Amino acid sequence: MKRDPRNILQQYKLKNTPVRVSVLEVLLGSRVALSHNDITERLKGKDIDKVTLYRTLNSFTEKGLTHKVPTEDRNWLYAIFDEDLLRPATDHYHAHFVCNKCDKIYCLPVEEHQSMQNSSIKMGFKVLSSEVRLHGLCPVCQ
Amino acid sequence: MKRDPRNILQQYKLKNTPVRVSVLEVLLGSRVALSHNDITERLKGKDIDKVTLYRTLNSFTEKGLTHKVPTEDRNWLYAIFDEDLLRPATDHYHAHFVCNKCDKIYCLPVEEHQSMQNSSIKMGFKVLSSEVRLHGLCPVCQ
DNA sequence: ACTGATCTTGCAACTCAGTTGCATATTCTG
DNA sequence: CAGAATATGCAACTGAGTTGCAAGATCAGT
Repeated sequence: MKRDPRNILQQYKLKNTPVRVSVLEVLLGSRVALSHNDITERLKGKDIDKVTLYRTLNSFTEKGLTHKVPTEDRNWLYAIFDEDLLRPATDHYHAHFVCNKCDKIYCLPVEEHQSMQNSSIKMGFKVLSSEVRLHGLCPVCQ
Repeated sequence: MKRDPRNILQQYKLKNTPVRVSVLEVLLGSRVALSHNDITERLKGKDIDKVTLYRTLNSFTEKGLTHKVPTEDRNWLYAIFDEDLLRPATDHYHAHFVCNKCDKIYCLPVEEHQSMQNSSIKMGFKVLSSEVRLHGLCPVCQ
């Protein structure tokens, strides 16, 4: 019940429209973060306007439903923040794994890396949040 | 002597041209990573072509002189990788601190965060490199 | 120091992701 | 079910970054 697109949209105060349901289904169905392009591909036949898709993804992100990840090559990837939809996307600690071979981005659970932050604090920086990006080979590609 | 632009260019097998010297001086003179735009600003009067600047920065990065940082808002920032020019920019472990107030990006020394990587390896990911981004308030802004 | 191969520069024209404005359609609250 | 609020689709635009090309600068070898 929890993962029903319509419920989720309502939960995040987003109007329930066919486009949003389709996009959300695609995102829910993917283990990895998807680009605007990826989503368009997976919605071939539904013929969703590119502007609408941008706006949809931005609405999702604004409301905290999805997480917008900047990539090395200046693209945005979007992913449902938490598989269980329990934690909001405003959480402070993120980690992403970028596969060098297939370029897919995986969201990983991250424990805080206290030592990193401590040394920054010593240098006069006040750390409020952090993002960790790991590069390498994903389980599929190695 | 070490920080003389001409010497540095030579050291990195880059041809010594007026444009490159100017750009390098700007980068050397900045404690923070600069965007194409920032650099253009600081070179007002020298009237450097935007394409040339892009190509210059890319050459620098290819040769390992500078470090190209993708920002939240889809810009690139460029910074001399190491203040002492001792370590090449091809090093695998990077950390950046992004100030929430002034939006400046600082390069920070980073010790490896082994626990992070270990847990990824357990999950089937092979970690080859990593990037850490910390957000918060820099010494100037707090 | 001069020559020539090689790399750099500057300009114009282009590409492409993403945005804006606006008119129309849809949602959902009362 | 009516009406305000929001979403959609289209066309035209924006702006960072790229490409092609001709002219200019660099530097190694003589």
